[in-house]
Amino acid sequence: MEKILQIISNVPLFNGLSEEQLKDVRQISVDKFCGKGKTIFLEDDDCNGFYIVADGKVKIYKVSFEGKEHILHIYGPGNPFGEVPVFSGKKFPANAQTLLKSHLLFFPRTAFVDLISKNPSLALNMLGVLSMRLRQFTVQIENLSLKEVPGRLASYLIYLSRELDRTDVVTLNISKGQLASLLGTIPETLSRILTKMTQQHLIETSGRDIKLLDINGLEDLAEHGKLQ
Amino acid sequence: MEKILQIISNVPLFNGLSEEQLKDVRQISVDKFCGKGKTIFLEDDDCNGFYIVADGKVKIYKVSFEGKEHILHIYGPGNPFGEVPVFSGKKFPANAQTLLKSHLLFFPRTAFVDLISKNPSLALNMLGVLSMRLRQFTVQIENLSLKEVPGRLASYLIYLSRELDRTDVVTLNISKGQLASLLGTIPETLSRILTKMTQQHLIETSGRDIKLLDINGLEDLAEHGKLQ
DNA sequence: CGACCGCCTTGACTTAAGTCAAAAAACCGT
DNA sequence: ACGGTTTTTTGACTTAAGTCAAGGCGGTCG
Repeated sequence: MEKILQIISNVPLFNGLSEEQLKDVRQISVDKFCGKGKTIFLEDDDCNGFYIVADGKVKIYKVSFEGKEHILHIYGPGNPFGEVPVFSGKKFPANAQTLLKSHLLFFPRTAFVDLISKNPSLALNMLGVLSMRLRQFTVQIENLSLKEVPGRLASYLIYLSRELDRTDVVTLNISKGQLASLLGTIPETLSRILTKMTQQHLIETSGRDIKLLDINGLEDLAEHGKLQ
Repeated sequence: MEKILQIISNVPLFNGLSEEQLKDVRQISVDKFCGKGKTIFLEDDDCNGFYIVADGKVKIYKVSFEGKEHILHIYGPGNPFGEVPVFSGKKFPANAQTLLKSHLLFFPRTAFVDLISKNPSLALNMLGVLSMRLRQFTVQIENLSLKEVPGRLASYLIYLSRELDRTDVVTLNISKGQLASLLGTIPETLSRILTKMTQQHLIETSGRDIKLLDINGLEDLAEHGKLQ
């Protein structure tokens, strides 16, 4: 129990809540333990609550008619997901599946809405979370419609190096196939672009490690484009 | 003054608020009247508040390095915009410009945040608004990454006919060039696709009116693709 | 050790959609 | 109705990226 309270208190969504309030939050949460590759919900499922990743990794994705999959997000510890339809009252807009053995906290809809309407600061936190999501989506849409794949890849690499470790070597925590899907392309195209970028001495790859050799060049590519 | 209270009471965001609360909302709002083509804010401007369209039309858009413009949204009376950074505390993620002579209500950031933390139901309404936005973005990303332009156009036409009038004739309230931008393409491509769709007897166009001749065919196209 | 499986890469080919340029049509104010 | 601007359409061409198919590389498990 204590351990879970510990996890909850570290979730950004609950930042700044008092001990009391955190206990209330803990009160309504339900633990779910899932193996790897387990489907958590599917698009158009009724939403009766949302989740927070306590441990593990989850992908949020859509599938086209032909079965092509596009990953929208990959979430790790501390990230909430599935919170959108809690407030719009609709169904889930995408699918969710674990990528690793995961420990999730489930928050039933009605209990959480009650909680939020009693805790203004929780409401503001939640508004902040949704705003950040919207901001990320804005970037993603911009990338998809304004940039070609090399530009999107360059953006993503820079983003990774900034977020993860701030060094010039980033280690992908997902497979290249999944990265392709996250960038809105296919593995073959990604592979070719990685090769080209290596030829241009922008990066150096070895397995899942990518060394950024020329950050300026990559930034240039991310902003205004073309690869060679 | 009364007239503005009237407008505010019809904004979905403020649904279900008491007379008292609506007056509080009115209290903090500031009127802004803009001519056509006026820039309201630019990407990376500091956000000191958000807007609601009382009358007129506003586009939210991003511009690529080469100057190519991509429209993210077009908002009309009753729609709020620019509310994302109010809660994430960052800068505006995109540009906003009027498409018509417009009357806007501006809500200063701090006053609005105060208001929201005193009105749980306003907070919940706001959460609902942001959730709907996220939902729309999810669809937009899905469209951009999983579908080709004809599919996106078909989706949009069906959406229009459902939202606007539920008849089989939709009238675009924007130019075809703007529609192209909204669909993440360029006018030439859109024009060619409209021609093709007409040849296939899916639609019939005349100016800004588009008659949907074969809704099933369009739905098919929207879901799984290829034009001819 | 070696066969198998998943993941990644490479090659040849196709195609959707962008660019550039110019003509045609629609729109506007005087 | 007219000249001028803007929007839309059309054509010829280029290119990014997808498809299909084959091969390589690396781990793992009997």
